Amino acid sequence: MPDPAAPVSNLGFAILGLLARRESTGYEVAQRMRQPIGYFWTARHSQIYPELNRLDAAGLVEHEVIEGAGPRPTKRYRITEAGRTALAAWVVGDLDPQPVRDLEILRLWSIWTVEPAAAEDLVSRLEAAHRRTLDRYLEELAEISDSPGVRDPSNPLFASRITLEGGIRSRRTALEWCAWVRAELAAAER
Amino acid sequence: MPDPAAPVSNLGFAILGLLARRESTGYEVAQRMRQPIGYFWTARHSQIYPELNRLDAAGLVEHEVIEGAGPRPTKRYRITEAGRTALAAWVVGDLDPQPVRDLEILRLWSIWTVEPAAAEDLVSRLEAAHRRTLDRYLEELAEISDSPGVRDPSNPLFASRITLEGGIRSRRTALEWCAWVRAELAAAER
DNA sequence: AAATTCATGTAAAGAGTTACATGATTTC
DNA sequence: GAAATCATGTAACTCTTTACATGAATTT
Repeated sequence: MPDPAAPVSNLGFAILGLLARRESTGYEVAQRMRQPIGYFWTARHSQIYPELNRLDAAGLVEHEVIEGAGPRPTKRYRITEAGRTALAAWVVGDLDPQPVRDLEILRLWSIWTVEPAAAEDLVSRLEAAHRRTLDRYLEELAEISDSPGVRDPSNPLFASRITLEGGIRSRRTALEWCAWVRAELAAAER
Repeated sequence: MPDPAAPVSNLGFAILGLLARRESTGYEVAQRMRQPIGYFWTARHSQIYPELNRLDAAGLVEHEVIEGAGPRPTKRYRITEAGRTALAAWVVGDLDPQPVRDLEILRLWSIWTVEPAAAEDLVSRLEAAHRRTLDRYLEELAEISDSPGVRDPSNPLFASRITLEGGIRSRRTALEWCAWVRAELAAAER
């Protein structure tokens, strides 16, 4: 008995977005929650399996049992028409500004409590991590940018491209900012 | 009986960072968790009061009861030497790359499911919200940028300045990216 | 034969939000 | 006199992570 009145969580819409692109087993959803959707949303399998059951109960996804490994039956999930409708409505719905929750900046906000040399070292380490992430984004973008459809707004690859571009721009900005902070720290040393 | 072995949460370090700058009542900590620390970390009073009690039990803060309004005694909290040491150690400690959790980008990842016109409208709304946030950051930076100490890495205002600068750069990048996305959507319409 | 991957679940605990609760002081 | 602010707490719920649990199929 589907319950269309039950509210869908952000995680639910993340999963609907995945299944709208391609049907998957719960296990595959968990894998796909790393690349590329993991660049802006993550979830573990322990959160995904119950959420799939809720989406199923709400009639937003459906499943068929297929043969596969494991002690329990393997299920392949597919988004329903109701699921597509709910996803599209959520995408264009109201969204109030999200509070930022950034552990790196929280640390740097207390950087005045440590020696400038230790501070510079910290910023260098953050910088290196941002550079690695940027490289991954660039590779991912290169992989899709020649595919047909990347410039068609109704193609999922279009959305993959613009979100990756956003990640690339924000990491480049973070790198520039890190270099600037190091320079500010160094300027004060003399 | 302080328990220095108890691990301190991220919220705990956020509060220690606040109290390292200036002693405060729990109520004031809750107020200060909006501006400017609220730009990268937030918490409600219902989370702050219990955390202050934990920090107190761990010996990282201490309090004195003062006269004030309200049915319960008003407490003024101050960071201890142990608290300062713990904060500084946390600032320069290991930090693995933080997973991004961005609801806006999650939405845009499914933007291919809606009409381009609706997509453009969504991006315009996000853009306007980023612009408002940018303006707040710029005001906040202007307020502190003439203060003595903003260029001294051991002064809390130095940390306020570099974190605000980071917020400004990231919002400017977000605005440019929004304009770029709108152009990409418009280019496909013709 | 051992290790890894496929595959799905539950339990417990921590983090965070919303709602409930109380009452004094200050401002309009 | 009413409303807002000061001030501290608890309860219930949601979201997220970590850990426990099982076992077949595939790879080394």
